[in-house]
Amino acid sequence: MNLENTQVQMRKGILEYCILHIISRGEVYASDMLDELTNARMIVVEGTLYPLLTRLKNSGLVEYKWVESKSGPPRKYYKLTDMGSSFLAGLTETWNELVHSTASITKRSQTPA
Amino acid sequence: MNLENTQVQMRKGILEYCILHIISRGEVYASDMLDELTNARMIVVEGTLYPLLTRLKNSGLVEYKWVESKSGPPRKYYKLTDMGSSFLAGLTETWNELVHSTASITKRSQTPA
DNA sequence: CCAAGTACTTGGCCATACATAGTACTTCCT
DNA sequence: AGGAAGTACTATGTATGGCCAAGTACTTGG
Repeated sequence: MNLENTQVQMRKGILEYCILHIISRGEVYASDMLDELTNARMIVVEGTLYPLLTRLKNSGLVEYKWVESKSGPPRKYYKLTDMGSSFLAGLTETWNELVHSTASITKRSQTPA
Repeated sequence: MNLENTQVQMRKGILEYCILHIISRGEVYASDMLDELTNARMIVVEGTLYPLLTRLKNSGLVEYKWVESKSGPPRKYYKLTDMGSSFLAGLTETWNELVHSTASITKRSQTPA
């Protein structure tokens, strides 16, 4: 039980939410997502992202099409399905509630009334 | 892959943060914590809380003393150790960063500049 | 003496994040 | 043409934590 590990645990589930959000803004492929996540200081590695995308695809939340690249192998460009959109809406609500609940606990003063 | 499950995954690690926060405000026992978490709409069940408290204790982040009760068996009253306090400080930073990172992804408009 | 309530414990299940290694395709350099 | 380097994706195994469900132990009241 150390800080680093807890950081990892805190990320669980949130990543899925962030990925869906990124995909919801337009068609992207894996490296695009990695860049954006890194920019937001949400560190993710390939070994986490690719399996997650596969899960999202198998669940019918996202779909992709192959697009040839001028530099390297073809890429999978992802976009949300209708199901993915409503799932994202549900996740957004869940996340907001969670943040709110956490705030209501952590913001309370040392000696509650 | 359903909403309920993702909700569970999102909770990971966050619970630990909330529990430590509650304990940091004064000596409490398990049912006190359950009440407070429930009030904050952070639903938790016994089977989650007790093992977590055991982990925190084994890691030296919290300690407890037995206190007899007038109605039922004795209770374990928990409080933070020094190590627990600094761990909580670290967790607070981690959580704030995570919320910030998530916000910077989700708040971005549909068509970034 | 047994039933009910309270407090805590334990074992097994599941899903995710990560490390690591591997495959396949393209381009560049010699 | 052939090999190295780079890019994109895949596969496998490990660890952790939340949850369900069943169980133990102590106290009080009929």
